[in-house]
Amino acid sequence: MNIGEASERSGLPSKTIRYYEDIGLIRPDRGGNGYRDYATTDVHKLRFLQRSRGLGFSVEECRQLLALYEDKDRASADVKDIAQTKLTEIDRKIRELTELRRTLEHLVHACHGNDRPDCPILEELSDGG
Amino acid sequence: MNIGEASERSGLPSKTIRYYEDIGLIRPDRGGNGYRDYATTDVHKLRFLQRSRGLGFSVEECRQLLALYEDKDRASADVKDIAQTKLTEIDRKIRELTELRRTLEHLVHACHGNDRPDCPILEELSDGG
DNA sequence: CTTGACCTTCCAGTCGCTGGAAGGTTGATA
DNA sequence: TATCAACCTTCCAGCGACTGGAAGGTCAAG
Repeated sequence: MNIGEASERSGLPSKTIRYYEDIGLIRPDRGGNGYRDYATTDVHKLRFLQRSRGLGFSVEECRQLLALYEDKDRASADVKDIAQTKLTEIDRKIRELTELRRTLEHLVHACHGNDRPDCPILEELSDGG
Repeated sequence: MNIGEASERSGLPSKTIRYYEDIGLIRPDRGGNGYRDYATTDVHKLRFLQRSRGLGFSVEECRQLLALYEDKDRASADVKDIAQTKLTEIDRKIRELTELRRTLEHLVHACHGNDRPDCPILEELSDGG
């Protein structure tokens, strides 16, 4: 199938699919007209990429996952390690964002939101805390 | 003072400070030797930038905040609007990450982590859920 | 007078795409 | 058969927010 259909079926934009080929994640066949020709297995890989990217894995991690995915003989403990590491990262991100949220909310509530120029948000930002 | 000291005092790398000058956020004087010469007010602005960036404001938002910061006559409601918008974004990010976290945790727990190649993480990623 | 730490500019790279230009191919319709 | 839109191709540039490095000027200490 052409890239357009592969795009529809995988949920990835054509541009992204070509980019994934550029960086060596997939290698579709080429037709006599020069068009890329995607097999069903390619679509599976693309969908795999779409989902794992959406789950927050970096492209490099996706490359590892894809290698594991393609080489069924490898240990699933590898995959678990990657996912576990990612889980820790996500926890950290959530913590930081929650902290930021708290600070910001405090600032928003403290700021009158009227026309007076003595805004606590700006004071806090410049004073350092 | 030279850029190194401004860097130390503001907590921003020299590279970043030059970059901020490139994009017009600050305009330090120049000494006869061509070196940048930062005043104390410049350091305040840099520190302001360092903090507001750290709080998740984009550089463009920081530019607005900096304008408000420098022009004390402007309404603090503007600042509140920016912060409020940012708050909504942060909430969305936290929601998405929490969702992702839940999915990943489920996957990690479902995957045995032993040497067997039938890893549920990979299956879920390729099947689509 | 040399050393080394600082400073300068400029160019390139990061990540993961995304947009656009310029042109070839295909399939349907008039 | 002409033509037209909708595909497809490659290549180049840009996003945000820096970061790294090369090549060279300046300054203070010993």
